[in-house]
Amino acid sequence: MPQLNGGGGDDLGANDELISFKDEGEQEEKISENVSSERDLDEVKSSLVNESENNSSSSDSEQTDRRPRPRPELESYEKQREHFAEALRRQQDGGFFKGPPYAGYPFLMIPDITNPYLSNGSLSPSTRTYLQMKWPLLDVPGTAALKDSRSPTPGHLRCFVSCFSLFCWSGVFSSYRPTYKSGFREIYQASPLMNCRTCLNKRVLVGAEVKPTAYIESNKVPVVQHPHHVHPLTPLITYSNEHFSPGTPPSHLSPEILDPKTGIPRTPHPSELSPYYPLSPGAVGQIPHPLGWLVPQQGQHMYSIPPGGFRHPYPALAMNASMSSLVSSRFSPHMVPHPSHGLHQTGIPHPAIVSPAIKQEPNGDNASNSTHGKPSVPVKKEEEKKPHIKKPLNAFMLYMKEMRAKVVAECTLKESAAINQILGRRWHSLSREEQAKYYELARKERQLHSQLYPGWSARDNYGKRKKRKRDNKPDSPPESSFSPQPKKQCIPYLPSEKMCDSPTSSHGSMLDSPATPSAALASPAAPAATHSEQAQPLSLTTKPEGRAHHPHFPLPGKASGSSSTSSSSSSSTTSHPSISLHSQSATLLSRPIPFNTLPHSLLSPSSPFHQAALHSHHALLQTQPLSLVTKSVE
DNA sequence: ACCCCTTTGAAGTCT
DNA sequence: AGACTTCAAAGGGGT
Repeated sequence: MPQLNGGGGDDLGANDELISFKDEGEQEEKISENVSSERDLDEVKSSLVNESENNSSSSDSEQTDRRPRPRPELESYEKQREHFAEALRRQQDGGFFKGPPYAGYPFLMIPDITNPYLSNGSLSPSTRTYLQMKWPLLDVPGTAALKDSRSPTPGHLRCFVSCFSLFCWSGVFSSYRPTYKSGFREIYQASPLMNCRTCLNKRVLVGAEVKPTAYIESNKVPVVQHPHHVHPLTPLITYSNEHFSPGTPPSHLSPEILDPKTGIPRTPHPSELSPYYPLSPGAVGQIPHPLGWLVPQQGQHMYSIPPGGFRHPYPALAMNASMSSLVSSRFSPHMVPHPSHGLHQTGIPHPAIVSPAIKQEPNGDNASNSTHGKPSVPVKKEEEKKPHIKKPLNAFMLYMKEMRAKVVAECTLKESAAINQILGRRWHSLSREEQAKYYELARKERQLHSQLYPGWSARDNYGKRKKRKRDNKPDSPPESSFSPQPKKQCIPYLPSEKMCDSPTSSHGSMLDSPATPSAALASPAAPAATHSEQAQPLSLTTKPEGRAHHPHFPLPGKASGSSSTSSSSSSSTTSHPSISLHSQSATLLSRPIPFNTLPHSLLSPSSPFHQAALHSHHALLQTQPLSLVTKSVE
């Protein structure tokens, strides 16, 4: 049984993400000394990575002490979401917090960062100290947060606050460290949510649930505001289907818009508030990401919080909260009757819609110049009119969005290709339940997408991109003959990968050529290990017999509308794409794992990787096929 | 400025 | 039906 996890098993899976807070306290001293020191930050990051890496090798007692529960971020997510929803409802009538679309944003990084604090809502003394030191501005009596008579119950409050207080942190952060280079300041300038004192106070109240370090450590990672740092689950949390309505935001929330030209904050004109994204018709809907709501890029501003609370923007769609949140967060209901593309009734363009003129073809005129000679004017016009509706994100993409920031923060890597490699391996190392969350979310996204854009087809986006030559995947001559386009060496992509998460071979070329068996064998990679033990429910286990259909794993069905997660009936097992052997996963899976090439820390018996690798290794020794990695499923 | 890289998954096309 | 292709995100690197 691939640790369907009740408790302990999962720990291992998330082990590499655990952080020693005791050690962090030490680092924290460094930080207080040189808060803005890049070098120190690097040290901190480095240390953190080491810590997380060494976690597995630390003493058991220590682990039990600080080991939070397995991935509580996802497990507690549902509860938090419920709490948050309730908190939203309670705040609906005049609460200062109207459930802004980004309310759930804080979940974004909480997952991996706050686990230790989310265990039971309590905060260990050391942690308190830690927080106080780290966030002097936050060191205010927690009771202040309770002054608000409208405050929900502590439990709700905790959740509620944690949902949106990240903005406040950021405000604090901005004040605390005004030299922060990332987009932090911009977004906060654009979002005076930061000015909410209550928010600040409450943040303290929920200090136990947050780990501000991450925001400091991730100096280069604007965890909060970056569009791609949204927690994939955010869409399910952020919006209440009952609380959203267009309108003028409360005065204290009125966005301070940065002048696109001057960059100087200015008071937004009322006309700019209603259509929060006062984009030209050709520019509407260019928000690329759910977090685009948060990211006040030029010409687009964060969702303002309407005074009347939030109202379901799409009454026509009978959706549950999750669905509506997805709507609000990602998809534009432009299919739902409304004036302009990419803008729903609220005038808010949706991330899923990208104006061809902006995103795809910055210049409408250039379209005719594009390589593929489709200069036909009508076509061009049509494209201009037709907003680019992006594909719904799949589970992995959602996961990537969430985890990228973390990986970037942990590693020195910056190149997305390398990050994605790590993410891919982490994805495989996720437990079944963890992946299930993303699959479920992705399924909802697809479902919602299909509802919002009934006529949309993935085909519509074909050719929108520049043609990527799909090199040698189909006809890749197994390193025998010439390689017309030698693939870029992956070695540089994974310079410090050992620090991050996914061990690779000593020479680092783990993905040199997944298609070539020899290369795969020559460059055994962690993935093989990680997936094996975790028994990738969908991607790596073999279709056949051994495959258990976890209720949380809606086997991707052809029908986009197949909403029932229980579609995991055995009939559809063969349809999973990743089961096909051509997938790299299969290749990776077949790789033996030379332990001598692995970082020592990962070879620790307690290391999840070690165990996974061991299992995989044994499996391979037994020359069993892919299904081998799948421990018998109940 | 634009494409590549790199990942997984979904959905399309092609054979 | 199965194999293959394209696109979704991301952002540094290369041309």
